[in-house]
Amino acid sequence: MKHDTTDIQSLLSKHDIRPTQIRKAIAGLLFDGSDKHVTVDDVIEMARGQQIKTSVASVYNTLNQFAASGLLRRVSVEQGRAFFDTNLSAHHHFYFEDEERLEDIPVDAINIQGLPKLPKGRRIKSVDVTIRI
Amino acid sequence: MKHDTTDIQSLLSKHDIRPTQIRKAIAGLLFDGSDKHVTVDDVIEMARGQQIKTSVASVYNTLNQFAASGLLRRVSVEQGRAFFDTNLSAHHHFYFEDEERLEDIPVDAINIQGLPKLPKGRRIKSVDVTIRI
DNA sequence: ATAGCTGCAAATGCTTTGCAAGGCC
DNA sequence: GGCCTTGCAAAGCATTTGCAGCTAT
Repeated sequence: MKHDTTDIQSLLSKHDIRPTQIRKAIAGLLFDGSDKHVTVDDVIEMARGQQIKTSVASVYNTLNQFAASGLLRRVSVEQGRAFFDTNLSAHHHFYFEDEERLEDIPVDAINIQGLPKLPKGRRIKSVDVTIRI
Repeated sequence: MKHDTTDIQSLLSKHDIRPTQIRKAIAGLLFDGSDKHVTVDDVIEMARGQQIKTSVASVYNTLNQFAASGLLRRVSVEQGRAFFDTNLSAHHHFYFEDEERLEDIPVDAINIQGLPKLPKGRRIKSVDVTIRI
């Protein structure tokens, strides 16, 4: 599914994010219907390619807020740079170490059974499976 | 099992690591028989507590080499700092987000079935399951 | 109007590197 | 002796922060 300008606007509003120029522009780059795993540098490059003028700090601000609002998922596979995943449904990842690249694994491709019992008073925030290849 | 001084020395030799003072000292801190998840700062603090005089750079050098030689496993659960795991056998992790702390999950506590087929010409380097709580 | 956002530059935090002095075989 | 290691300080990255000016409602 592809988002048009109206969709982007309402997507942000729905998540209580003020639809400013930069946010709409970055959301437009990211939520085009295809699943992506982007770094901050990727977004800066994508923005440049589309003549979107912005700054490093604003890209960080925007991606961090999108992640905090549940519009993006932050993925930590290596120390150093962070990846942001536009696929919000449950799934897992291949990590291509030599290419420093992520690829989705459908959630039903792996069958996980019998999660261990949690420490007292804890609840699961996420279950991340990363297959390094 | 607890390593004595002789064990430490032969552990390093066995992995083709020259048993220098610093390396023996850090290995002694880490390989005492109990599984640990340490950051560089943890090791620096542990060393200070044992009157081991060293430097930040040497701790990095040492931990990096131990990891490269298969004496430690590097774990990436958050961008920024790296964790080094002394437990080399297959297992998974709880990550306590508020405490920034790892805890082992025995490998047989989780049953993973039906790994997806790999991209051509790839082999699995590791399967990491992290349960964030 | 005013609370919030943007972007620049400076600051931070973790990690690596350059290099002179010292240790290991 | 010669190569490797150590440790200091400086450099390197990714990310965050301070703040003055601008935007959205």
